[in-house]
Amino acid sequence: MLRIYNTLTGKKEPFEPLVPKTVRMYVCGVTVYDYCHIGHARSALVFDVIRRYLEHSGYCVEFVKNFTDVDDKIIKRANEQGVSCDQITAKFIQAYHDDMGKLGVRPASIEPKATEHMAEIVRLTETLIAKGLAYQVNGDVYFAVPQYSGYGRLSKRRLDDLQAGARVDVDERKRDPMDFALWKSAKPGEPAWPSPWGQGRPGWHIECSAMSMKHLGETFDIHGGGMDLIFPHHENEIAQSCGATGKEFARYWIHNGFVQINKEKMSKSLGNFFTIRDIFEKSEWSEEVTGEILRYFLLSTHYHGPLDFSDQALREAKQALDGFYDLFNRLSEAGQGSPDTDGDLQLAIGFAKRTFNIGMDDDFSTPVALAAFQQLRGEINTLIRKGISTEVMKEAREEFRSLGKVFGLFQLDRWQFNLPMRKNVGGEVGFSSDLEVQKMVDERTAAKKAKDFKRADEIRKFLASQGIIIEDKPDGTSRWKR
RNA sequence: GGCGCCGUACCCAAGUGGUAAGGGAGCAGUCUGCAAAACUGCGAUGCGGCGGUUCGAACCCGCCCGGCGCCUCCA
Repeated sequence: MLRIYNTLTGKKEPFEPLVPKTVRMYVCGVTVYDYCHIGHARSALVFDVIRRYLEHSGYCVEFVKNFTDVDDKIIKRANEQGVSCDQITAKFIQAYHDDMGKLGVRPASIEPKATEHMAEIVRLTETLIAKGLAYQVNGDVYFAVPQYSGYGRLSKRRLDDLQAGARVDVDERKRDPMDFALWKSAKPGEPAWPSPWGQGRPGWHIECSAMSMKHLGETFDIHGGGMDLIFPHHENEIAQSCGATGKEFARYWIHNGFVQINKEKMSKSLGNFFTIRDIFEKSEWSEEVTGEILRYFLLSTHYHGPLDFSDQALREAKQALDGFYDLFNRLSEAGQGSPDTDGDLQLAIGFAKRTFNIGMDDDFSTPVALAAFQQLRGEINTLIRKGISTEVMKEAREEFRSLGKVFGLFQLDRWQFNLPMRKNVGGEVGFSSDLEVQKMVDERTAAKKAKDFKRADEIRKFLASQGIIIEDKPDGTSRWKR
């Protein structure tokens, strides 16, 4: 039974979708005015894995993730660069898809844009005005927070507290300092759409209410995003949506923790961020391998907690993956088993599968699931020394592939992970032909057999300088990897 | 000031009432011509601190301390 920590209640709760076997989830995407950093990657990956696990558990998942493509920051960026907002958003939507593709994050079922939902946004705003929850001042429309009784339910804030601590300059047009814009009248040169209140554009929060309700219905199962969205964004979404429909909005609210640098939040304003493409560019590993390293790193901590980004953390993730792919390498070789050891391996696989599911059912505990993989790795290594049959070894490799699919891990073939892992420095092809390597490895095997250890060590040293590591097998032959 | 998240071994990190998972590093072994990989053994009488509830608490309650964050755009 899946249990999810729900920000709304502050508790872990059993998950029961509104419609059996179907999950409808909405996740706040990004504002497309710049490249994504590793913090965006975490959020995207976390919800991608949640979606995959729900599917793995037999649910049909309708997954909506939006692009905010009308916003102050976009306008500012467009003005700075002397281009249109459309050019900015098109560029960064493309960049988003590129980056997420490298990370192995699947596109959502629907990826709606705010600019394509103006009719819904206007209609929702009209409804709120009709219900007395919003008011018009000149060409602007504001949500009247004091008129909505449930305000603060998600972020656990009381209106009084908020006003006391408010450090925003108050807009005189607002009736209450907490009121927020549903519709902003257009200033000259800004993108604008027609509305009953004149030319203008939507406020930030209304688009998510409009788009989620359009694509998933007035009440749906899961709404997610980063923890910084709890207030005010999600609080405002609830006010708008529940205010308009009088119904429950999202039932389970999931929020992921931040990626930090030296215990500080990674953010644009602090300037301590690494973009996804920076990391891929700087990586000494191939794109596939770098993507997998990032996934392993990002999933090594529970989604709710903070996660410190560092070179060391990345190195540790790489090292962990090496352990798995080294095992897969061994599993691809021929083996000899006995009913005992083959049976033990089957048991170990079954145990790992159960642990994986127990972990993931407990609020998507990816670290527990990863630990299950690690434990299985150790058990298989032990059994390989005792001897297991080729068939069961293949089966074990397939189990890793199949369970790993939920995390997007362990999908690479031997040649992808173990061979072209290091990028060629300076465009030099270097010593990269498998045949050449194998020839030298064979020569070394012969030298070893002839007890010419000097020559054998020379060859190994040379190959090592080319980034190739040799592992001698008990039978006198050797396997190698890059 | 209000609210939230986090605080577990040298490092990373699970566990949320029944007596501290997992990984890395380190040390000592096995294997090896030497390596590499792999395997075996060793590590918190204690889970930020102090009280309380309980037969029993890292886990529940209260207070406190520390780190981070939200209350202005932010995954």
